[in-house]
Formats: sequence, structure tokens, C-alpha cells
Amino acid sequence: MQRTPIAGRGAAVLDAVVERFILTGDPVGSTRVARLLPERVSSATVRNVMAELEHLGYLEQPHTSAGRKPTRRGYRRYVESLFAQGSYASVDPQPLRSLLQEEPAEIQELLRRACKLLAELSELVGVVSAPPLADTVFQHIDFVPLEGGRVLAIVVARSGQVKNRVVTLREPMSQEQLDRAAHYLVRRFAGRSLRQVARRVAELLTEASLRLAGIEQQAISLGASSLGGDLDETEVMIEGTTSLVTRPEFEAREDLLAVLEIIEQPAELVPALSQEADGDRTRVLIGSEPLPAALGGCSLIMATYGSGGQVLGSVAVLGPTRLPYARAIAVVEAVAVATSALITELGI
Amino acid sequence: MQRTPIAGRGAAVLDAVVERFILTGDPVGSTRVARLLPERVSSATVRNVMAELEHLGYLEQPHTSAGRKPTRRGYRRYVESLFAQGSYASVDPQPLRSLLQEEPAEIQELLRRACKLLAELSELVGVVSAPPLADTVFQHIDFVPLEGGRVLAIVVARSGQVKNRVVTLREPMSQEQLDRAAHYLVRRFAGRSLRQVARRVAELLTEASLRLAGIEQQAISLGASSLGGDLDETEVMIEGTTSLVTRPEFEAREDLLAVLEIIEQPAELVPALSQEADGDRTRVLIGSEPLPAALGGCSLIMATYGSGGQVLGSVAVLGPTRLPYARAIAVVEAVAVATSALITELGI
DNA sequence: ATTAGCACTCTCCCCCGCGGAGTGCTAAGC
DNA sequence: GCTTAGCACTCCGCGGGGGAGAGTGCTAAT
Repeated sequence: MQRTPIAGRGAAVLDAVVERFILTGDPVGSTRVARLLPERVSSATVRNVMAELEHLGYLEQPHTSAGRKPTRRGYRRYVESLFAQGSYASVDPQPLRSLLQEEPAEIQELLRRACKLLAELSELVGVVSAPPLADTVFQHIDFVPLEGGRVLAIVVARSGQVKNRVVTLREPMSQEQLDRAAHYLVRRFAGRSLRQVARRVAELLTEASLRLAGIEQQAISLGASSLGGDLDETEVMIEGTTSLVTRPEFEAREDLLAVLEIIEQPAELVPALSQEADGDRTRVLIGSEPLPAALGGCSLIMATYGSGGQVLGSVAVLGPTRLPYARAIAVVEAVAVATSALITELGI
Repeated sequence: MQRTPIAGRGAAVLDAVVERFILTGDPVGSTRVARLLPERVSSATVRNVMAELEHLGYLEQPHTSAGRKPTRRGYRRYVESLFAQGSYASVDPQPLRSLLQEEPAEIQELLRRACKLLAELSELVGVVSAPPLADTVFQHIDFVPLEGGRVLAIVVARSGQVKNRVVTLREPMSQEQLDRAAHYLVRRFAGRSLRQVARRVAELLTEASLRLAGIEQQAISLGASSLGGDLDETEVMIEGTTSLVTRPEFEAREDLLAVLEIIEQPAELVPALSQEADGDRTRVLIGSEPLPAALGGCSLIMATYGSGGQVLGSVAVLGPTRLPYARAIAVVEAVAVATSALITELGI
């Protein structure tokens, strides 16, 4: 029974402290914990237990003669016990259905809604990473001539995601030639992932001068220019920043500033969101490692969404370390499931 | 000489108070003003003048025996005198050139950069309203078939702006038919504004069943579905929120919250940005009327950008009422001019 | 009209002392 | 040996008091 460093009463006390602290934000004293425990014990007993928990690094005191609050380690252990018992709150399915309501034109729109939903349901900051374009399926390409020998390339993924890029031609091409090139690319490559298409086109380009004839060569060249580069870039969207402002833990100006800066540079969350994105486990990052240093006082709860076994991106909520984990986890998982379902249905 | 309610020494004192208050944020006392004035006067004299300025509604006292700070009216009068003497700071042309540096693929990208520039140069919040799609020139349209008899319509403006919409077909069409329809629309309507195209297509749709043959009818119908609706919607982008957080005037939680809420709903600024957008005068709104009520403590400095005499949108900075107007005005005007120039060059 | 002088007002800040909450320890009880 | 009642101690937070400083309005003199 001693597998975990703490067990039985110790665990109960820790959970009580964490939950109470999450609720009120004030350090929790021994008498309060004694009242909170199901078992009838005296505050003195609780004090002994708490002293030990502090020694083990699960609790800390802001100062002598204040109550205790959880350390990161304490939160971690609490969250793990949440997962272990597997029973966290359930989420009202109504808003999730509204996510599915009217069909979004593109996946971006769908993800934006999911992000708002995360923020609203959790009353925290919603974070969603979009699938890198490289992972979407090539459906269509179109070239629109601009002035000055430049061409606007429009790449359409099956998900409805659209990418534009301006390409400069080495020699002028007519609208008809452009159309033929586009048709050629679609005929030949539609249905593969953009990553595959980009790789293949790049390969062909090196051989092209030898074996391919006029229009094909032009098509390949155009395709290479249109698909080169930033296909792997991950877009991150964020909603619900305002909910943080009123939080007492961000009373210190600098802390709030740090979070808001992240929000202006959401890309800083990419490492945290993708590095941890394996399989279907919900992850909880408690103010450390893959999170930017400025978010020391924050936690991120994330899950992945995808289609047909492939992970496409992450949904997450971000908030102060002192956040209602049970609810947050439930919200994140519910949104992840709904998003996956919708994407699978619409195709990616 | 008594055209304005105040003149001569009164004006000098008011300007001194406003400038000093903008600089430090503390109410300004009579001795300080006396030192600031070019003319050598005693603090007692200044006191008399200040008492009168307060009576006229240009200054106010936070409490007896504090210095004075400007009222809205005071700011207004100060700003007008700035315009009257017409000499405000000049702006470092270097960053503006970087705006023109590498050519943006679409106008949205250009405006985003302009917005960031506004924020950086002014150290306030940058605000830019994009031209409504209706005002852009129709260049190209393309239809991509999706599953389930739905079609993704991609409308391209000459500016490079792209709009997507999913359209549901009443009867299935082949890729070839879709291409023919797209070609028809481009041949017939390219070069007109989207607003004109939308109107014309809608007109034709009502007559179409009588006079037009198969493919034309289909094309018109598709065009109408693709262009209907929200063409007049104005997109507003915002950058540099974080610069407000550290500002002492937003120490009160609620004030900061109000501003951040606006930033999550930038559309609330549309009335202020468009209602005031006539001609080429730079406008200064000081925490009132067309601004949302929550921005009572803020000012907006805005100018319009455009091409060939046509106003396309606005660039602006937003900050607390106590902001460095001379600099802000200079920045806004410089960015407006640069943006107009670039848009004119690239075509809209 | 301007200014020196003066009494008055109000804020800000520091300091002090107190009550309350919570702890750790000890000794007694089961 | 674990639990618990009792107790002394610590430390934060809060409200009041007092002084310094900044600024004002008024009056009287120039």
C-alpha cells in the first residue's frame, strides 16, 4: 500500500487542501481540513499530516503561521489522482452541439469556434493549434495572374483550408497556360497530403529539365514555388484572455503582462502544444518545462484532436496554476472529442 | 483676439498643464507651471489663471489642494491648437520603409504590418480597419467541388484578398461545368468592384430564368450564392495591447478589463472608425460619442488610407486619454500616407 | 494687473498596536 | 503508537494617529 509516497489519510488531506485552495485562493488551515475530511479527526492530527506533506514537498507555507497551499508537486499529484479515479465532471452537451450546428466553410472556422467554446466553458483561456498545412490533403490549386509577371497561387486543402502565395514567374505565362498547369497538378497530385506533394514536386523539379515537356515542366516549377517553405508552420489561436484579468493571482502587473505577451505571440506555445501531443492522453502541464518561462504561474491542460488515428492538432485551456482541474479536464476532453468527430465527418 | 474663449496667457498655461500632465500623470501645480512658461510670472498669477481655466471647464482638480489636470475639453482644445500650429513631431522614416520592404501577398498582410507599426511607433494600441470586400476589385473566381454536392467558392480580389464560401448546389455539376461557370463570371465581370458584381449578378438572377441558357444560368446562380451576404462587413485588427497593461491609468481592474474586452471584440470600434472617416483630416476622439462607452478614459487618433481618392479604411491608435498626442498624430499620419502609397502601387 | 505672504486643506506614508488565524510542541488518553 | 486537548508563539492584516509635503485661495501691498 506504500507504493506512492503518500497514501490513505495523507492523500485525503492533500486533496482537501488542493481543492479548498483552488476554490478560495487562501492558504488552508488544519481546522478547516479537519472539517473537510470524511473521517472524523482532530485538527492536531491534521497538523501532523500536513507537516509531513510539507516535508515531502507537496505543500508549502507562505509564511509561518499561515495555512498551507499546494506546491507544483502537490498539484501534479492531485491531478494524477483525478486521472486515476477517472471521475471528473461531465460537460453540458448543448454547447458542443452548437459547435456542430451550421457547417463551417473551412477548418479554421471550426477551430475558432472550438477555441471560443473552450474559453467559455472553462472560464479560462482557450488555445487551439491548427493542423500544419503539410498534414492536409491536396485538393485543388489555382493560379491567378497579377501585374508585373507575378502570380497568386491558391492552394486548397480538402478541409477547406486555403493558402495563398505570390510567385514571381521567370517567363510570362498566359491565363490559359496557368490553367493548364493547375489542371495538371490537380490531376496528378490531388488526394495526397501537401507534404507528400511538396516533396514529390521538389524531386521532379530536379529531374524535370531532363524528362518533362513544356507545360509539365512549367506546372512542376509553379507547384514547387507555391508549396515551398512554411508548410509545417503551426497556427495557434487564443480566445478568452479577458477572463484572466479579474483573477486575483494576476494582481501583480508583471504576471499579467507575461501572460498577455504570450497571447500576442501565441507561437510561443507551439513547443508545449506539440511536444506533448502523443496519442490520446490528456496532459496537464503545471507551470514548467515545455511552457514558456513567463508562464511559471500557469497550467495548461491539453488534448489532441485528429481524424482516423492521425493527430492533427491540440485543444487546450490555459489558466493560473490554481484552476479547477476537474472541470478543465472535462471541458478539454469533450471539446477534443467533438472536434475530432466533426473533422472526421467533414474530411481534412 | 478673443475668438476662442481663452487666449494668450490662458492658452499658454493650459498647454503647459496638458503637456506636463501627459508627461508625468500627476496633477500639475501653479509653481511648476510658472517655471514652465516662457514668460516670467509668479505662481500666484498662474493660480489666478488656472482658477479661471477651471471655471471655464478646461481644467479640474482631483481634490482641493492638489494640482490641476485637463478635462476632456482641455485635451480637445490642446489638440486643436496642435493642429492649428501644425507642427508636430516627425517620424523616423526607417520603419516605414520596412513596411514597403518585401511585398505582401495580400492586402491583409500589408495592413497587419501597418497595424504593428502603429503600435510600435506610438507605444499604444494599433488599430486598422480593412476595406470591406465590397470595395475591392473582382479579379477571379474559382469553384472547387467538395463532398455532398457542396462547392467551395473562392473569390479573389485584385488586392490579393481572398474570400471563401461554401455553396450547396441544387443539382450536381461536374468539375468541367464549374470551370466553365467560373470562366464565364471572370470574363464578364472582372475589373468591377465586388459590390457592383454582386448587384449585377443579383439582378441577372431574377431575369436569368427567362433569357439565359444553361451554363450562363448556372454561372449566375453560383455567383449570386458566392457573393451574397456579408460583403460590407469591416474587419478590424488590433496590435500592441500589452502596452496598456503597464500604464498607471489602467491600474483599476475594471478599466483595463473594459479595454481588453474591446480588443476581443474589435468590431465595436467600427462605428468610431467609419463614421468619422471623411476625407483626409486626421481625427482625434477623446473618450466620447462614437467610441464605445467602456472607453470613456481613452482617446482614438485616426486617419484614413485609400487609393485614387477613394477612402478604403482607417488606421488609428488607441490609448488612455493621457497620451502623447503630438507623437501619436504624427505616427498615424505617417502610417496612413505610407499605407495609401503602397496600396496604390499594388492595386486594390 | 501682479505678487508676496499666509493660513488652510488634503493626501500620502510611516508607524504602532491589536486581533485573528494558524502553527508546533508537549503531555495526556485510548 | 497513534490521536488529541491545551498552550505559547508567530506573523499577517487592518485601522488609527501624526507629521511632512504639496498646493490652494485669499488678502494686502506694489
